[in-house]
Amino acid sequence: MTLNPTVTAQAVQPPGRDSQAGACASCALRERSLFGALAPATLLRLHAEIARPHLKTEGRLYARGDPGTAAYTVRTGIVRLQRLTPAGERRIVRLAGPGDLIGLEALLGQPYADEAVACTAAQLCRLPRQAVADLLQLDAGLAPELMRRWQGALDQAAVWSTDLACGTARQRVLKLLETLLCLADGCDEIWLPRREDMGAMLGLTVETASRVISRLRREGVLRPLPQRRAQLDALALAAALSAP
Amino acid sequence: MTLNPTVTAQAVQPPGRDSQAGACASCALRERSLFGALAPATLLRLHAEIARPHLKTEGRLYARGDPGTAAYTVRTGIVRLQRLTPAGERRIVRLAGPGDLIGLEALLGQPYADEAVACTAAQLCRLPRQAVADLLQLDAGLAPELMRRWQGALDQAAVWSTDLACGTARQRVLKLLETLLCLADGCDEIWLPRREDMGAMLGLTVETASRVISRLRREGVLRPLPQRRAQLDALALAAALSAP
DNA sequence: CGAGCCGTTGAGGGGATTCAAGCTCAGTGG
DNA sequence: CCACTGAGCTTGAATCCCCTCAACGGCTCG
Repeated sequence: MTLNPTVTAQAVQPPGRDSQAGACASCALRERSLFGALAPATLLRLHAEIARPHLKTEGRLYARGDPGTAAYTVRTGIVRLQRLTPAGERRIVRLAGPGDLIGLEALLGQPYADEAVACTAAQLCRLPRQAVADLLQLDAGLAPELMRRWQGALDQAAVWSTDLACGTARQRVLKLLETLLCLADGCDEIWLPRREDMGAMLGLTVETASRVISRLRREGVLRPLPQRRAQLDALALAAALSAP
Repeated sequence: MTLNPTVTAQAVQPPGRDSQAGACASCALRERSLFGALAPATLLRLHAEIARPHLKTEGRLYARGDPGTAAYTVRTGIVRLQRLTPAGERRIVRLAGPGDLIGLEALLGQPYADEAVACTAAQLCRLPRQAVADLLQLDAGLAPELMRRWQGALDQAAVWSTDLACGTARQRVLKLLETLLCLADGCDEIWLPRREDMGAMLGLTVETASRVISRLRREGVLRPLPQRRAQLDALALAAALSAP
């Protein structure tokens, strides 16, 4: 089974106008970003090397096994990391939202461990391996920050397996909605995955995911909107989560 | 629910005779260990600071939330990392065997994210946060090696969730046995977890784990031995894994 | 010897899967 | 314009796997 076969080529674009316009120093994400702690001078130097590719919905950033040339910071949108189970089924291992760093293994010269695909339209920062290696020499503060990112991903993986892989289908879907609400900063409108994607995240079948979502819709927890979006009733969600 | 409530105090022992006798340079694990790439001189310096605590079966190394004072290398035995699900159930997130590094978050000054408990008797190397920090200044080769460890743990977490969290109870148990066979280097004798631990690893109940193991015993895949050990028929295991 | 833990096995019920059919909706081309 | 198509979502019915509840035996240990 091949996944998103032909999108890779157009996915990564050369740095455009906007990458010149806004420096990393003024990036809205700077506080949450990898380089938030760097000195302004090094930031400027870095900025020249950073491309800011865009991804369309379902566009693939890289495939598992691709030579790892760069890590990426997600600036906007949601990117999923997925791989195949031994049985040949797709399994989504992680969701990355704004501020998250993906493809860290590339910084070690390793091939990508997962396939990265955009769930929504997404804007990224591309951090070439060599540029990061150079920065590591210049600024001693970067290495610990990088390690913190690794630890964060590790911790998120543990939470994923304790929260989203346990309990009934209803509980898992509710937990997922909670997660998606965190990824959609601000309002109560979230990205609502395709049922098949929900299944791949939660270890459920398409039909089960559909049944649960339909029931939540009837209960008023959820209101599907066009374009794979949905409006969440945060209170009803919390109530459903606390109820057995 | 409290887990292994009172074992912590005796778990970590001061460096004993054997920590003086064998230097890190002659450690059997050196190739696989964190410091394998270090220069002999730095190794000597490091060695003075490293304690080598022992853990008895079911002895706790640290609890979730404890201030992270040191990371640990597992020299012998198997250590499990577990945490509680939101529903209050225990979930085993990872197994660490010889050569594995656990408690990495301590190196960042963070509290431990999981509870670490010995599945079998275990020997460890204790790597104090400060000692590692000092070494990071001295040897530039250590930082990437450390990052590789983080990446390895992350990758293992992904494999765990794709391999051990999918499929029928039988398939999951078989995958677990395969994993345990890798952790028991050499012979065909493995550590066979308590049924409740199997459940906590695979997301199954005690009874289901027991039923599956009993059937595998009747089929000749497995032969339980005293002291929570078992003899595996590697061929039969492989056959059972490849069969649907 | 009783208490407690662990493993095993059985019976019953429930939740998820499987198989199947029908639905909406967007895109296509006659 | 509209049938045609295919992808995705929904729903139903039957099945199956796992969970729950329960009972029992082996074993260690106080």
